[in-house]
Amino acid sequence: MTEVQSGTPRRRRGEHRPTVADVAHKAGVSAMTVSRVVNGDTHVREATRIRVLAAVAELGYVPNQAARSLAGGKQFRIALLHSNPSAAYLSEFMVGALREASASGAQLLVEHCAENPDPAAIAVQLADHRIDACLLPPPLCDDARLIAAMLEQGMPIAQVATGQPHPQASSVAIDDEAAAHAMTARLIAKGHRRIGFISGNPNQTASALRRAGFARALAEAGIAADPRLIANGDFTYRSGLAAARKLLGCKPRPTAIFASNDDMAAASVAVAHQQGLDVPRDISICGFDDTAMATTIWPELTTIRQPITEMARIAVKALVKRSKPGAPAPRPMQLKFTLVGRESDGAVPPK
Amino acid sequence: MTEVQSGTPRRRRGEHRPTVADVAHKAGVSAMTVSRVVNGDTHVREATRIRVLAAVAELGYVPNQAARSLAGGKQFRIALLHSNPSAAYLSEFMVGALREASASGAQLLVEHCAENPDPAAIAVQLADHRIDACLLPPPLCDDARLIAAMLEQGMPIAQVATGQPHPQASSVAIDDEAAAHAMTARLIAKGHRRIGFISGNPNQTASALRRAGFARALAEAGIAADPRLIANGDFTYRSGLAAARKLLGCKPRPTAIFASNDDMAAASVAVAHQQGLDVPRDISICGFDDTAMATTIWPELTTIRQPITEMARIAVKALVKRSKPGAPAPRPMQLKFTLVGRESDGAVPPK
DNA sequence: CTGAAAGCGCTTACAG
DNA sequence: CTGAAAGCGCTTACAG
Repeated sequence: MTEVQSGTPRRRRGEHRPTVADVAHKAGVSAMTVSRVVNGDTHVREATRIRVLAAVAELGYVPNQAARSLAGGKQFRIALLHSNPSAAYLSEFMVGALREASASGAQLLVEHCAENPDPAAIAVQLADHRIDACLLPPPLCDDARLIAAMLEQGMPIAQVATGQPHPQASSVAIDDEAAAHAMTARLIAKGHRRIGFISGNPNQTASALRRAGFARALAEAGIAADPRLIANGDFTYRSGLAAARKLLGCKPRPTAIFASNDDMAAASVAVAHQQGLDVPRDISICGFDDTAMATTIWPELTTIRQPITEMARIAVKALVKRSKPGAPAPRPMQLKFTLVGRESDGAVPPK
Repeated sequence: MTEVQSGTPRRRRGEHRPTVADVAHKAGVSAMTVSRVVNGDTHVREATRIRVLAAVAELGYVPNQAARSLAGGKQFRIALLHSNPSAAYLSEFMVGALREASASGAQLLVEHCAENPDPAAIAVQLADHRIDACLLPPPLCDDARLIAAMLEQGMPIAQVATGQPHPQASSVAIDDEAAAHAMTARLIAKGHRRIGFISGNPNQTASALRRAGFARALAEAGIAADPRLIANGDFTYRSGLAAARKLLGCKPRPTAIFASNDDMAAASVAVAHQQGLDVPRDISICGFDDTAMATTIWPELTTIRQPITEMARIAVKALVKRSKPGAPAPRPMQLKFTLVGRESDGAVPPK
């Protein structure tokens, strides 16, 4: 047995793990009181709380989740419904969702579904799996038919990263408009005037918001909008390739491209390279999302980072909270984004 | 309430869910017998089993996992330890791990750790979180020091995708050597003789296996190994960029490049494009892993697919099984890979 | 602010 | 092959 340093007592696996009873005994209180302290109940005398906490630490007590949810009669099952698995996004999302689920004793089920799911089929699937609430990352967060059907059935849902929160759903998002505005303003501050924009999938509500932020920054800087500098994409790399080709074909050429996500920005970098352009010396290129793609390619992309893990965590928390009596009505929540400046953008090139 | 079609009875959330007692009553047996049937115990008369199963179906009974693990006294906690989060890999991995964990009533904890973790620190972390077993995806699956330390402590572990299974660990992998051999043979069959190879991170045991498979295929075809056609990479896109430049600088130029993973293959495509080469007309490029990168870029990559989700599922299953009395000794398991032919490779170009 | 009792839904010995 | 009883570790009313 390797000797390790820690304040927590070591014990071989298989040995008896401390229970509330052990803690109660050591602290000289009842099991109930231990439970109260552990669950953050406020109606406990401070001295008692301290004694219990000390016993918990000394014994290395960790609550048994199974007993907890059995006694609580909860056994809350949350489905993470996803289609179109942007694997990188999903992975960050799952880490956050799982963390909160395990902290609050809920069970997380990951269910894949069609890109354009049949609401009735989903309803069956959820009922068969005894799902109590649903987590909807993009693009499902924007599927109005699906959401209406679930809500009508009384299924609590949380939309993550939608631009259009449903009043009866919990939702967590960033301010996509403000983020796009910030990125565009950064480019303008670096001297760019001819900035190409690649829009995202029109079916996702965030797409319009990003475009609106771009347009507002331009307007605020007194730069006339040039429709030829807007290219339609759909968030795929392939659509980014076509859009970038269109943009780079304009005369005079734009000095910067702001793509609505990283995949399309990466495609723009590829097209620029094919045309013998150096990034960022000859042209600046920025993305959105800060997915793995942003740091995989070279140069690494300046982009907008959403706190995906945290957003998922909060969404799960909201769902769990709503399952308890006296829960407040669902409401939209907004988290801060970060503009991550890396190597793909720079000053406007001299004439 | 939307009307849905299904054999399972619908009920509003919050309503009483059927328990073993309900099933037992309906089937005219004891709760014990229901438990036996549900858990696949063989010592049950066939007629009884059928009756119980019918009751289960009719009531839409689903066992309560919390009660199950509480009664079973298990409450098995498995840590998925990961560093260097190749997000795409991790996401597929988590889906599989989570699926099996929830099916077998184990709890899955996702713990991030340093790229080159201090075994003692990890031991503390695991003990603090009351971890019963550990899941090690790459590159941690190849960290000999970490593995030795955990094993010494008596921690059951499962290595996924290692080229060098530890005799005391469970392990699940594909045959990396055979996969690389298959890919190389495919290229040879298409007429290629000058095939460049980009190796992976030398710290991962799979790297050497992939290279060995490449070499064997060459030897079997009677093609002399040319050391100038081997470039060292480390699995990053950036290293792929440098390796591809080196390879494409050879005279005569290789007609194909086989990179040890998709990121490096994607980098090779980028370099080829920069040099005005068409893929696959002028040069064939293949990857390994079938990550999101493979289908994101254009042309889509011909690559090797590992059943990552299934590998993770099996690894969890092995760990859970080993936690039960009378479990067999851990052993290495091997799953089938698939060669996925897409658009990045073709016939050797005419002279 | 604190506690004694009951019970959550299952499985594990122990019988027969 | 089948069942009655006890108990897993917690929390929830209900008291005081």
